[in-house]
Amino acid sequence: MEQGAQLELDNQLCFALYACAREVMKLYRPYLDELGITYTQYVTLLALWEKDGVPVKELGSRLYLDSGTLTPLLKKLEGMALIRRERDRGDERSVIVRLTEQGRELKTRAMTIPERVYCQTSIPEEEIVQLRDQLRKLTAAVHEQSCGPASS
Amino acid sequence: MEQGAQLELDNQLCFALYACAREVMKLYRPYLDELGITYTQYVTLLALWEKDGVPVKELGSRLYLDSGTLTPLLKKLEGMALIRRERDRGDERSVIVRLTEQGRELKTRAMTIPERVYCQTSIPEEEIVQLRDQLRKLTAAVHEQSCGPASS
DNA sequence: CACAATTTAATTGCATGCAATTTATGCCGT
DNA sequence: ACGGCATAAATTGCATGCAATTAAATTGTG
Repeated sequence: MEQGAQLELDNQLCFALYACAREVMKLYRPYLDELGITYTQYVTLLALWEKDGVPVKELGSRLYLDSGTLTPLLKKLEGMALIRRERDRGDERSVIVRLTEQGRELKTRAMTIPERVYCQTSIPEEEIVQLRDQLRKLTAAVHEQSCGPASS
Repeated sequence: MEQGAQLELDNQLCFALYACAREVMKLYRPYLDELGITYTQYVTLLALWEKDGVPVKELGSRLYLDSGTLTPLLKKLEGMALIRRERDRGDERSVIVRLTEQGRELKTRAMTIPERVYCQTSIPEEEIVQLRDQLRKLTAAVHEQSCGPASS
């Protein structure tokens, strides 16, 4: 690549990611507004619908978020009566996050969102799947870098 | 795809994007710390190094950011003496952003960052390029959706 | 020319993200 | 048992992002 071209915005993967992630998040807003939740709250609930009753720590490693982001977010979800937070009896350092009945019920309404968002785009499913898998691979590689090759 | 699988975190492109973008941004932090700037400030400077003397509006459409984000960010860069902000004489609604000598000089030090970050990952350049182009395509498609097919 | 509609930044309010620190709890070796 | 290290959340401080509103300037129209 010629001198300087590497610094160009459109040649940088990091900017493509940064811009794309935000644009895609914006697509979700109208659907999430119907449910009264934000995007981060949505992915947190996705994780909980998949596996309930997990410590904040585990939720964080699943979502790549730390307690600095999760604690206030989970308090908000608790305020909306979608989850409960309770200290782990076995290990008082941990806080276990559990869906309430309302939180579980919300899954039904959220069920149709991915399909509705997908229909808005004109991208073939095959490409979506390929892109998603490449991103997962990159995320894993990068995460390993910043956390040390020994980490899971 | 079977019932429910669509809601799983790891099947969702949006989450792959959300997680990957943040993890990649974290890779840049140590290098940007050397320059004393944040990631968003970095991409803003990238845009300016490529094309200087542009209105806030144009910078925003390039970066997919609005004045609510850019105004405070540009004031910070101005406080660091990396840019100047001045009203457009021809159209007093616009504010023109211009690099200072210091801002231009910073480009030299930033020059090596993409290469250094790239070397940290073990991903072949070919894959990086392909991923970047797919992301650009998706970003364009999604942006068109949210802004109306008539928009540029 | 007058005036309504548009356009551009700035401002406001709210919700993240994340580094760094603090607090509480568990663990481990002696 | 006990002192020191490790771990998990919570807290603090700062920098985004973005929707919604406001203020100023420009443009299009009759």
